[in-house]
Amino acid sequence: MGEISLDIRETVVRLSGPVSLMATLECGQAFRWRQAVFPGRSDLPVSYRGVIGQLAVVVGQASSVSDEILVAWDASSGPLPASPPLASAESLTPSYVDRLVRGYFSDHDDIEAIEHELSRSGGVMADAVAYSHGLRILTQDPWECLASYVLSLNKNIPAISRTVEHLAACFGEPAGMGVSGFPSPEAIACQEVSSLRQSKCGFRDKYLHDAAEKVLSGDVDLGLLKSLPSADARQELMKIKGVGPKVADCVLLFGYHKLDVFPVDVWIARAVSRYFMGGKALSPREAREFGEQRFGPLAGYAQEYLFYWIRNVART
DNA sequence: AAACAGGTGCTAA
DNA sequence: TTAGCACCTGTT
Repeated sequence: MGEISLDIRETVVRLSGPVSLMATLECGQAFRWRQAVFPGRSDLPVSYRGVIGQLAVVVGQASSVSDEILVAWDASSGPLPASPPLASAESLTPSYVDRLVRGYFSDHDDIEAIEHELSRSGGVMADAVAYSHGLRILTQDPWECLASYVLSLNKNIPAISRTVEHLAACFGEPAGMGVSGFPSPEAIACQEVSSLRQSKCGFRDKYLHDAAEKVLSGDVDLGLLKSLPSADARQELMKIKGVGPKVADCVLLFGYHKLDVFPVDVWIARAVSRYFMGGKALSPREAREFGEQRFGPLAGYAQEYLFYWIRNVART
């Protein structure tokens, strides 16, 4: 019967531009965020609990779009192997959390400029951008992102979330606030494939295991991908079983912040066909090439605005 | 109850 | 290059 020790601390992170936690955390790019009450601040509108890297946090904001994020975390949580690296458990300071949160929310993106540029042509993009005001493409941990999107194959978002949550609970390390971080490649690779299947992975068990093994062995060097052009990085990721163009592009966009990729799933294929091709059916490859060419270095943001729009507003 | 879900691997033209 | 099919498992 261990006593639970809690040392909840709080800080305010100021970003260089607007953020909407709702749009950013509910648009479907990350799988571990849930609505929650901010500790001691039930007056805040909407807050979310989740895990950034290997640190559990609650994030909130005073209005639906603002430049500031309130962050709470448990300073008594164990030593963290996270990046950015910690010198010791005592380094779990406000300035560390500030850096972690700003990196995760991609503080270097000029959101105002991106929104302005993509709205300029009017039409559906202007509507979609307005609807998603303050949405930020996150910069997630590449390995967690890779594993999560391998698990997404032929699943809906709630099912993906449950699987990711379950894997963290089974094989991850404590991240504070009673939850665990996403398990390392080592922790996955040392599991039997059958045990992964039992952990809600289904037929993706062998794919997840293959991803962990290739990352662990360096066969796919996740650190190297950062410096590769998107097309080359995509080919590298596709060496993993269960990683095709869609999964690879999601990892490049949400894990490596390569904003020139345009991941195409059924929803985006539908959106491109409907809004840009007069209803003409497109192959996924054609839709991807269209998006990359049309939106260039902002293709990733364009994709996310369209995705959030067509799923929540123009569903039929 | 049967189909569907943020795709991909495999095989065959 | 492209088409057709199977695939764990929880929802609708």
